[in-house]
Amino acid sequence: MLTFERYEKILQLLEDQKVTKLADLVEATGASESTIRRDLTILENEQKLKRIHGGASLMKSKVDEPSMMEKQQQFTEEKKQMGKRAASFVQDGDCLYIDAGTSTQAMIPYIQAKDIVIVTNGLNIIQEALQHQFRTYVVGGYVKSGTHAFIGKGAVDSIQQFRFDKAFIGTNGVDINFGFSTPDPEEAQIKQLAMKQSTQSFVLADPSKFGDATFARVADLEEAVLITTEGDDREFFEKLTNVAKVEVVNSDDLHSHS
Amino acid sequence: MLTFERYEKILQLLEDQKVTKLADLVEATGASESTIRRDLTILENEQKLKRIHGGASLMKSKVDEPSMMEKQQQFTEEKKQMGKRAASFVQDGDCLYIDAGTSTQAMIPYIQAKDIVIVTNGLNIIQEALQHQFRTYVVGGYVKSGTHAFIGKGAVDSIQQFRFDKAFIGTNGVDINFGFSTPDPEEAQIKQLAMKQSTQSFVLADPSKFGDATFARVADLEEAVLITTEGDDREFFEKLTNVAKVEVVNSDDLHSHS
DNA sequence: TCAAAATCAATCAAAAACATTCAGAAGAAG
DNA sequence: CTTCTTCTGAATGTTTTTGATTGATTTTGA
Repeated sequence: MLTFERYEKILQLLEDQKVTKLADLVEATGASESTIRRDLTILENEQKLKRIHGGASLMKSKVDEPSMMEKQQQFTEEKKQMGKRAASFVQDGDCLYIDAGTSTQAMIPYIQAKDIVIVTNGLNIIQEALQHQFRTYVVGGYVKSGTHAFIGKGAVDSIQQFRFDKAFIGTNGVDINFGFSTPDPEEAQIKQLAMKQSTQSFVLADPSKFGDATFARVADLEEAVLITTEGDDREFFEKLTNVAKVEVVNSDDLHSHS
Repeated sequence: MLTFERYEKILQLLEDQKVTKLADLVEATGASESTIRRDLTILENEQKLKRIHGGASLMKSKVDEPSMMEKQQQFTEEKKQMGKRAASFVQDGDCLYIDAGTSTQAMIPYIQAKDIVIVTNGLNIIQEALQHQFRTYVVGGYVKSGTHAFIGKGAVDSIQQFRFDKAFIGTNGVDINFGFSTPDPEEAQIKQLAMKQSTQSFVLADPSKFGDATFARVADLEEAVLITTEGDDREFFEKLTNVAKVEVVNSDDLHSHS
């Protein structure tokens, strides 16, 4: 039986039963226990199923949310990998601030840690967090059209009520001198404050943002860990790694499956 | 039997019976007493149930709260008409509080007034308001799974920063003596506060809510204008109109389609 | 109020499930 | 045909889950 056929069979059995024991899968496919385990790990990484002790279950999102959200926005592979890396920093019991935006949204499905709390100012983050059944708090404020971020006095007041272990921030510009920046000063203010309230900060930015200095500065490069991918401009990237703490999603990760 | 399946079974038994003895769960699952105890502590941590001496009971809030998804379907004609009526009270320049829930959501497409501001604690309301390009503010707070309403201290703090011209509130129970009520005390608190901060209040409730007194009281019948449809129970309806200010969507409206 | 009965939390050893490693098999590339 | 890579299954030691036992706590009923 081909590897790919096995994947199909596993997923099909799951569709039918919602939960499946490892032993059942071994019997159904004729493969060994080790192989099935490997398959499950891979399929879980691709968000096709959720592993549970003793077997696997359908993704929660598929159980109670019929695929609407799913195709609403497909993340690029790049974003997924950045998200996965970001999620790997989350530990059990953490209180997280997750900034509005799609980059940050992409990390949520990959968060494995238990007992975490998410605070956010993003409509999309709320939805994603709900789908994955995280304990979620939202800051108040004006709902900005376009980005659907909550900003303004209400947001500021809310964030000041919290302290975070880790803040995950999106950005529009990464410049060696000007640091992280974003076009809207109001949004910049929120990001700044969230980082200030957080013990540790992470900025997610793909290489298309490199070298851009947009209107409102958010923070210096030293103030956060930058999660990104390598990109084309090796020269800029060199300079970057000298100044900022950079977490690179390397090409191996990028080209592995899916 | 898999751990996950056991959880499902426990929750399902609870759905059926509202309270369950430990011994029953042991028998139903075939697991040991210790294991069931452990399961219960875990499920309680996840807010799925409440432990009681000798067993477990449903969370109060879940007692009769239909999940968001079930309600989410297309608006009924009834709801649309109630929404249209509610919207007719909105005037140019109003500051509105619009409560979480589908009844209130249904009014948004019908709002004609210009320069209005919407404040809400409902995820669905934000989305609908954005679609119709209204100036929207959101209160902070804990995101309640199920209804997707924002509640708790954050929400209270936020609402206290505002004054509204009109508040539109949803409810689960309309009882002659007990007034308006809803199953979750935390949600009731928010509704109460919003009404207090508002010059005028409207409650939207279809006749299926008539005669129900759920766990937490929101307000007396006199404190708001009730927007509803006639329904079957003429007798109850008579009594209602004696006590409350009622706006009835009459049958003509109902049958003249949107 | 008190003591017996029931229920509970905490602990521990056995069992089940797990990740990891390694050597061999199957395929692909040269 | 050989070499290299990828995939597989068995063996290893580790982690998680489980059920029994203990003593503490709560409820019951007199």
